[in-house]
Amino acid sequence: MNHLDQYFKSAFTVDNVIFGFGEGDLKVLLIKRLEEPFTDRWALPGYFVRQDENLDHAAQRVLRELTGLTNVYLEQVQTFGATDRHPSGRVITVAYFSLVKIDDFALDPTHHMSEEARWVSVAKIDDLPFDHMEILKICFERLKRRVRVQPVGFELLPPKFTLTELQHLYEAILETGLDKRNFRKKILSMNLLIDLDETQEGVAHRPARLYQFDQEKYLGFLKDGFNFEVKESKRKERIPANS
Amino acid sequence: MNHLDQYFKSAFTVDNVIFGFGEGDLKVLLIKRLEEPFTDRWALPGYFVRQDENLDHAAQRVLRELTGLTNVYLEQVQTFGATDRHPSGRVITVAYFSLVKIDDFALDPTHHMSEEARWVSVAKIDDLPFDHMEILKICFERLKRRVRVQPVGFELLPPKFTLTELQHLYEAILETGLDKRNFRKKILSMNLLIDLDETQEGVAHRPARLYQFDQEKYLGFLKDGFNFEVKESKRKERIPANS
DNA sequence: GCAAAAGTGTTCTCGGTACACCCATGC
DNA sequence: GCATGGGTGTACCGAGAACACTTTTGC
Repeated sequence: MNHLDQYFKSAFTVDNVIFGFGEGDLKVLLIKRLEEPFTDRWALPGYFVRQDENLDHAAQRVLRELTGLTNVYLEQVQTFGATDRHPSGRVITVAYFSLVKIDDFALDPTHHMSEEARWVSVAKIDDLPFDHMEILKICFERLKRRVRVQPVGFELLPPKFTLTELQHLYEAILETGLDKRNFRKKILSMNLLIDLDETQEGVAHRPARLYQFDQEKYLGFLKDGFNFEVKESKRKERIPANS
Repeated sequence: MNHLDQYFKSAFTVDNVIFGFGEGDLKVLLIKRLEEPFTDRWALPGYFVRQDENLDHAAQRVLRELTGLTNVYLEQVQTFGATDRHPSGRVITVAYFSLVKIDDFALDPTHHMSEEARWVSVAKIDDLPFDHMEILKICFERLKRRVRVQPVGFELLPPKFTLTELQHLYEAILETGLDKRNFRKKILSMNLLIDLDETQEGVAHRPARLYQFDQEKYLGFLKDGFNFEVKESKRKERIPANS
């Protein structure tokens, strides 16, 4: 095995792209780096994979250690291996992505390795170290494709939500405006939502009905997929991406 | 950087899943291994990535060295990193996939590192070393999804082909039967094919018209995608998966 | 003339799209 | 009473799906 020794000199890392939705905006979780290189820069939460650790496990562990998030379903997206992507040597990274409800995770910066973790609007991120901008871009594209084919709201919205909130989520991900009536007709025709017969309180307009996802139907759609043919709404009824 | 030394002890490889279509069957390119472990077993063409080599480049090089195939467009699919997947140490592998015309590549076993390379029907493969069965499965699933969303025939069929050959390709990939009239209507309505005004010769039945792909339209569909809603044909007109 | 595959049209249904007005609440 | 977002219905169109018979060739 000695002629193979030359190959056993590389390292690999995992980088996590965690999407959340809040204040009408699609956000991603960033940390402030404590280590060289790029100390004190905001970056995707990622770190080295241990020798005896499977990739999926490493992604979970690293995310927990850097941000405090646990029990997050992480999905592998793509591997980035340009020779010059890491200044410390040959390091390839496996990118993972996930969708979470921001409210579920109180970020506790004292109990983990990064100085700080923060949700940042995807639209406002324009500078990240390493090749993290490219990783983010690829993951965002994956999310855009995903939203047309599988329900994603359950992961991103609170347990009870209004149809308008759900529509705003779709608009934020697809970066487009949708027709309100057609959106509602389509979503309701799937029988995916349960009408809770409750309404919002304390809003300065007609209160909206609250819905939750039908868990069983949801899992079915996750497995089999659907076709959410959403075309950008034409003419004047466009709803801006932020609410 | 010394505390990071523990991480720089891994190796990574690329494995290529090359699909071709011939004799009515979907096939994949395998090689006979010359090296430990699994010497003399048939496996996916893969090898170690060099320290100073980008992943995509490594996939190209390894494929060329093991099978003689050059100028193949390879697309990254997924990375496999179970700790026990390679007996020689921690080796993660990046899987690549490609679609080629079998006839374009005369496999020349004397000019490369593997003893032998061979096209094998996907349906007949049931035992491969390492985690290559899983890698093959994942790539086949990707191909199935791909065929519904982008044209794939151009890569897999000879320059001139009949509509029935194209239908058989779709049936082999989707593992289903399709309705002849609906398939033709759909394909022809895309304006993707050019009718060459030629016919087959020497066949013991009515000769079929020959078509080729419209290069320009094809690239457009590759870029923008389409929606090939093909539902399994019901009732008696089912065409078996092999022609 | 017979086997074998090529080729061809219509009807029905369903889902997507465009589009404008009234309703309930807080202040 | 006014500002703010919530909520609703219809007509049109296009694409998918089901389905059976005639045509052309080699032998």
